[in-house]
Amino acid sequence: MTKKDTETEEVIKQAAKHLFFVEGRFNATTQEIADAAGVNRTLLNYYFRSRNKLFELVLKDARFHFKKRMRFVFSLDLDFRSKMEQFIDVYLNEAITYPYLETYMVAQLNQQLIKHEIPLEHEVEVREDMDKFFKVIESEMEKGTIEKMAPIQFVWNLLSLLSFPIVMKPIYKRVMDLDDKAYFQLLEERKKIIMSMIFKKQV
Amino acid sequence: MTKKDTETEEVIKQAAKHLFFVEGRFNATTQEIADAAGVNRTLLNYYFRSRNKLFELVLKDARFHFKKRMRFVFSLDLDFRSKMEQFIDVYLNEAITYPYLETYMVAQLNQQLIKHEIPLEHEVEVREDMDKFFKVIESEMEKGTIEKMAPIQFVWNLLSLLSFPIVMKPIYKRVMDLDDKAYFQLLEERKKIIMSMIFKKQV
DNA sequence: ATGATGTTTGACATTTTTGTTAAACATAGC
DNA sequence: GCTATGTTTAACAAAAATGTCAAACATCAT
Repeated sequence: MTKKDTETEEVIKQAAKHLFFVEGRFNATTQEIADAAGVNRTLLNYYFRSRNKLFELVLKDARFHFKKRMRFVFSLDLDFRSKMEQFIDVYLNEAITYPYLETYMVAQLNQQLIKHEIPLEHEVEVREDMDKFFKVIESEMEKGTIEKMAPIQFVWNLLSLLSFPIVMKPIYKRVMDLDDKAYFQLLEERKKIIMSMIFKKQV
Repeated sequence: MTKKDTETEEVIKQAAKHLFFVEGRFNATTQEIADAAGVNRTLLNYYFRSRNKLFELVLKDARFHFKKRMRFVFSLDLDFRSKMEQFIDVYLNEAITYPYLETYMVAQLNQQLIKHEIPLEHEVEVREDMDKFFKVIESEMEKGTIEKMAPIQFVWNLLSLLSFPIVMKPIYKRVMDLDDKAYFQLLEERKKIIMSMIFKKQV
């Protein structure tokens, strides 16, 4: 295995990632991916056998990335409030670099579900992680730092407030006639707003 | 023009709509659409000339629908709070029947932007609508019913809290092992939660 | 019943996209 | 320099998807 080996393979994977998750071009052709990577199209077959295998690999990577992101919130030895602050920060930055990651995963999962190709895999693991997080949330609700509700509702609140403006970026940049800097500024402002929304208002 | 004319045309459009917006199959082939509509594939060409034209038409319809949905909030002669209540109700019901509508529109718009095929069209109109809504929001902020922030942030809060659980439905149904009824129940609960989140907490 | 009109169909042509293969190429070890 | 190894390329084959067309079909007015 020479140096070039992993290089080209990686270049292709990165190009695909960019097309899918940054540009949202979910049905990019092999030619488009090859062009974006600056390599011969047949190299996709050489390294990944088929278009599908490449797709699956990139998706698997994305899943792993996302899970890592989700787990980050637990890894820190901080009080709940600071953890949430950290999480929001990490999540927003990730989402800014890969705005279409979540949409892509949902689209993929959905199509697999329709075709009844049900990918179980780390399902159990995810559920365990979520249950753990639910426990934390419930204890915070007891403490009174956050409003009482079904834990999943809290998770949805948190993730939706973060994710929506990222996914909808092209629309809102356009309609509101903003440049990237202005948009980024709005997202910065947003961090505080989200914090104040998910925590109970101090009376 | 016989009865069958508009019938088949409509059947095809509905089938396409269903594939795109309900199942999330954004890159469905003409054959798949024809099968879903229960008609011969060539009829798509007969009625819509090309696959692309059909896509454009359905997207235009979707835009119109979405705009109507957005305008609904203004059409009622109610106080702000009740208007929001109505809006949430209508939006959630719409989103339940067409969960992929927004995602589809974003994906489409994004791809058009990348290819520099910039569809201006009713842009101005949308902006005017939004400005009007911004004015209302600002006046509510003055009154103190909602927290002070950039108006777009309020809009994002409202829409994200509504839209996310719909778009992510396949993932969460799966991970949390819920059936449609249970999921619907969570969405019902959600209406109140969203209301309490976007309005200032009574002290 | 006939013909005019619009609809539906299957056969075919074209285009687009993917996958394969053999030869050319590069490079490291001998 | 030569060979063994893995990499890259272009030419080709195969498959998938779209679009066209003429003939078959249905329906309605005359």
